[in-house]
Amino acid sequence: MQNIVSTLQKNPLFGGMPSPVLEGLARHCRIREFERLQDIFAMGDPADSFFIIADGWVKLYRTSREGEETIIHVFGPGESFAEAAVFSERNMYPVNAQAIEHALLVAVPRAAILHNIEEDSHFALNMLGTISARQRYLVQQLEQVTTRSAPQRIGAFLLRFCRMHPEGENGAMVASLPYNKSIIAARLNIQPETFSRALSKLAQHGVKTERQHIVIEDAEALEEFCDFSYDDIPCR
Amino acid sequence: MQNIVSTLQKNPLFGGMPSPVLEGLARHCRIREFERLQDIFAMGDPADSFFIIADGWVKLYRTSREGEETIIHVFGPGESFAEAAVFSERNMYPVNAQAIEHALLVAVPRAAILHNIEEDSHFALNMLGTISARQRYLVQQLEQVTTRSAPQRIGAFLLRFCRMHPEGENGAMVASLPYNKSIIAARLNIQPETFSRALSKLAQHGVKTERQHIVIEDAEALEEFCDFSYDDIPCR
DNA sequence: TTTGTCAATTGATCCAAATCAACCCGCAGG
DNA sequence: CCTGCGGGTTGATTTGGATCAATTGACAAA
Repeated sequence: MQNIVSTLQKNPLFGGMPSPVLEGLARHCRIREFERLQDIFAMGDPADSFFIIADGWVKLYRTSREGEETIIHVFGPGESFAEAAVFSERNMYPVNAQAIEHALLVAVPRAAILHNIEEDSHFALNMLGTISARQRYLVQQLEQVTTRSAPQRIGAFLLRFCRMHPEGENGAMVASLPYNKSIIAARLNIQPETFSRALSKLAQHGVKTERQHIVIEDAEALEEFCDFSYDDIPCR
Repeated sequence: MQNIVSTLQKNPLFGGMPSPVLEGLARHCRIREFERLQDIFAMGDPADSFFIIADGWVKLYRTSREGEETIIHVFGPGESFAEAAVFSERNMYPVNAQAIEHALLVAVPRAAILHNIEEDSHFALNMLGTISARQRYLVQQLEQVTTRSAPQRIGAFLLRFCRMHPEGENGAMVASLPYNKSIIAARLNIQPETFSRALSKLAQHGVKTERQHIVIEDAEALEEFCDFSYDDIPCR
């Protein structure tokens, strides 16, 4: 129970809310646990909750008629997903969700949200802001998929990832990837083979990778190469 | 003034609102007129309003450092755009907007919206629903860009366009394009040359085009070819 | 240690679309 | 009438990334 409150608090949606409100909200939430590769929901399922990640990693994806999989996004600890589904008139999830590593989620039911929105307009504004941020992220993704090369997109991804999950010593940026490279590849709409080759190319731009560990020796140079702008916004 | 109210009414955001509320809102709106190719706002401009299109056509786009242009979306009569910008903490437009044909817009200032959200939770929900719908559209775009071929994407676009702007005689679907083909091409992230070639291919699937006029002889067959699903959602 | 499995790499080939280039057509202005 | 121009089409060539195929490496179970 206290866990739920602290998870909610870590999410920007509920960041500024007073404790009593959060506790009220938490009473309506459920904790749900998923194994690696376990489905969380499927496209078309009735959507009565959205989720906040207490721990673990989750992918949203779609499959085309021929069975090809497009990864929309990968979410990590502290992030929320599928809020949008809760507000659609259709009340269905428009994508699939699966745990890519063992995951601990807090499910926030629609009813609780609706109640809060009615009570507190500040809450509604927060919600709108968060969803808008995600929308900007999607717009940017769309732009990058078409205008940037594979190595550039990977570079931009690594820069963003290092910013969000820093393991900074000093000077060089360092991070370790919590999931498979093939997941990253899919998330960037790149084939694993191309991904591998692109990584080697990036070595010339000061990106060293060893197993799960990545080191960016010269962030400036990489930003230059990737056409990475500071207003490239992480999703949240 | 009465014009503003009727424009607001045509937009799903304000569809169900009682007249007095709409009139109150309208008092804070301004009508703005733009010539063909005139800029509406640029990326980074302070965002204090979003827009509803009374008449005309508008494109949202981004430019990369090298000057390449990605069209995010093209909006037509009755549609609203840039709502999300109003809620970002940055208060800046994250994209550029330009009138691609003479356009008449209603500018809805942030303050008016905030006021309404505080007053009426139903309004907030509407807003959340609309933004969510647009988000689903973006997700779908992202999917299509990577998994579908150029002819398939064009076919899907035409089907959607005919649905939204029907000039239906009977049987065959008919529509006329209110703007350049190169705009459509850019919107689908396709080069004009490729677009042209793809259109000829579509002729084999029952799509005849002559100048600005398009005729879809067999919608079913085209849907099949495009992998077009009924829940492919127009943006609104 | 051996074996099986899965992720990652490397090589060879193929293809859709981009690019470069030329040309056509409808149309407005002189 | 010619001229210029922008939008559109068609042709030839290039290319980035996908695809197919084989190999390596890491790790866990037997």
